[in-house]
Amino acid sequence: MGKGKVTIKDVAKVAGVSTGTVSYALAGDPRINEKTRKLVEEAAHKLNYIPNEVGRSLRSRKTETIAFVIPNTSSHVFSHPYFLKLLEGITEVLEEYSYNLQISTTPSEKEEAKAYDKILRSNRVDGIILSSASLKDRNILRMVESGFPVVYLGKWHHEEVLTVERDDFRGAYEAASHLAGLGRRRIVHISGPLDHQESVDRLEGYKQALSDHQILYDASLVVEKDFSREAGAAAVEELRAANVRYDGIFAGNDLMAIGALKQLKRMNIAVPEEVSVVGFDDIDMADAVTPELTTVHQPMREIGRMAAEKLLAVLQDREVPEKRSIVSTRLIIRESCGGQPQ
Amino acid sequence: MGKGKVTIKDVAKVAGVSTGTVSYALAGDPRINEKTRKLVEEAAHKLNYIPNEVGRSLRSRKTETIAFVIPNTSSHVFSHPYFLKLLEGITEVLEEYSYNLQISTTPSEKEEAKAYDKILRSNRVDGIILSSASLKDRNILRMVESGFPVVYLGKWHHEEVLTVERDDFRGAYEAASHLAGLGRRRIVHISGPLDHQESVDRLEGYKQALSDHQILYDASLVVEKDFSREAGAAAVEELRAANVRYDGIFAGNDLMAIGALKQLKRMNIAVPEEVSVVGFDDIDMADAVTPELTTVHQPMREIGRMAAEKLLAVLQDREVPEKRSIVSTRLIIRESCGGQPQ
DNA sequence: CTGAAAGCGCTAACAA
DNA sequence: TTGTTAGCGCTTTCAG
Repeated sequence: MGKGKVTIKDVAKVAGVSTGTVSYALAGDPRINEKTRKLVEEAAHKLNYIPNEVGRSLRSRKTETIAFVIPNTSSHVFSHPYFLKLLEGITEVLEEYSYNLQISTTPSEKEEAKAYDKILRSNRVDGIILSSASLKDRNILRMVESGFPVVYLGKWHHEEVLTVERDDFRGAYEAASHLAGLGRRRIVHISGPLDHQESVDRLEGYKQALSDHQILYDASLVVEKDFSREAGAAAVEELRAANVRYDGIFAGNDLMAIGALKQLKRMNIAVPEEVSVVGFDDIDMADAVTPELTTVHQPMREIGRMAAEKLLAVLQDREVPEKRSIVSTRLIIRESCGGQPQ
Repeated sequence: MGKGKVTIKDVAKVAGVSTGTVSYALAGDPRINEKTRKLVEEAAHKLNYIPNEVGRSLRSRKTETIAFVIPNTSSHVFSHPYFLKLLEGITEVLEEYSYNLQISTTPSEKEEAKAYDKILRSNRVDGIILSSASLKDRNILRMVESGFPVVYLGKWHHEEVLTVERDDFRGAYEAASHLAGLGRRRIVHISGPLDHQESVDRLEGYKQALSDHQILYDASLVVEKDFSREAGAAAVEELRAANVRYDGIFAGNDLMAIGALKQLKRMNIAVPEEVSVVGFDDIDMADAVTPELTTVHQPMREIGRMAAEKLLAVLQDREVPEKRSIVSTRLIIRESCGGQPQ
């Protein structure tokens, strides 16, 4: 039996009905007589018939495929541990609905526009889940506003667009407050790239926490880095070189926190005795390091699930309960801070 | 401009040629006159024409999409850190060739057969990269032997099938030899599930290394686990409960090694002073833990690249240089063993 | 070198 | 309740 050789015509012939009837019967259309349906199903089963999805898509204008798009500008996302959790959540839901998943990374930045156009208009996918990107990225804007079904993973300043967001502000607020509550007064913030909304929000949460604890904001304690371990280590090194004194670090993500931890160890600075450290993300690595990292947990798998559910609701013309969904974070206290807040 | 509304007909009309000519012109067919080609290209550009891939696929019987299939039986792969590297390698190559990537996880085991059939015969993808699976999995067998273009990531006992393999035996051999070279004599092996070829090969490499170092194989030192951190910790705990004495651990992967490390720490057993530990994989976590983990590096990104290259060679009727590709591993010596071998 | 036209496999509108 | 048929958008023979 050659692959894909048996078509709807063959089934129709064997069942002694027309192709239209086969199509309806297999789709479970109520208009088809029970007996005929049985007949068709038997024929299909005997021939081991599997519909050609391409023919189906062309006619019905549906692919039952969605794309998970990772913008070039945030290509780092791709190598981040939490990306897997996101993917897990998405695939779980898609499996339930028998949808397919396509992964689209965009190539070089200059070809991005074309790449997006292609995704949107080549009719290969019905909708997309868009990973968060730089605020400067104009292509994202076009994508989101194209009218094509999109769920954006992050905050988007537009009424109509569907999003699943973390509460970055609140997460950061709690993290920094925790440090302040432990008596830390000179708290460094190693932020992610500030052209990313999440970084901005985390920085704001940090500032608010300081303010609420009567700590004066000191710009020399904030360093902007790129979310990598190396950057976290570099930040600590730079602070040393600049002779900055501090007793706490709130890092914009776990990788940077872990890099910082390592550098502190190299410099023989004791964590948490001399410096308390908090991260953000709660990746698997966070409780593998020594000391175990206190961090802000974000339910990435759940976010993936929600995004997929939301997108499918649109595609299947079901009610979308809320345009913006905001999932909350949770502070996980481990060893890198030294005890519960006072 | 509505999405995907402009078709080849529109372009033909504007350019004043037939649709066939447009098709050829845009494909760069040399039969088309230079002038006509220009004309068509201009029209296409002016209309912002993007071909409907579904129509194209139906006619040409090519989707320019490949699937990366993760079998249910090895669903753990999905949550493993190196999976991302694999994905990175694959997407890099696919981007070069403008191919699309579909991720297929198979649902519950009982529906696996049907799911595979669908992937193979619904004409949605041109070929697949198949992640390694249980040796017992009959569905994999069918898939590999179906004649559909498949690249299998692992060893496969069949002449015709294309594979990209690690040298698990040699990697394990070197790991265990390293321990033996450090004077370790009672070396535990925490193996992965033994219905996976890679686990079997690593076990064999371990045995060979023992034998070459005049160490008697002791079955009580081998425990079979499931590749997770928890399992690694559990293994160490079980050894304690059974009062087994040992001075080295070779774990079947890094996660188990890291789990073991943590449990040893809980039990106040010093690494590497009392027990030397080696892992396998060299995931990012390996050099984040304390002590940093000595492990066997496998170039997952390169493996992904090779698999994609190989599959594309088949799909594009190019020469496939070798059916089986075996990439070698490399022992990375860090802190968890205590020094260079004698 | 280009146009006309068949047809990939399927669905859905219309007829019967 | 079922059959007939047009046509989704494209590629690729076959003529010219």
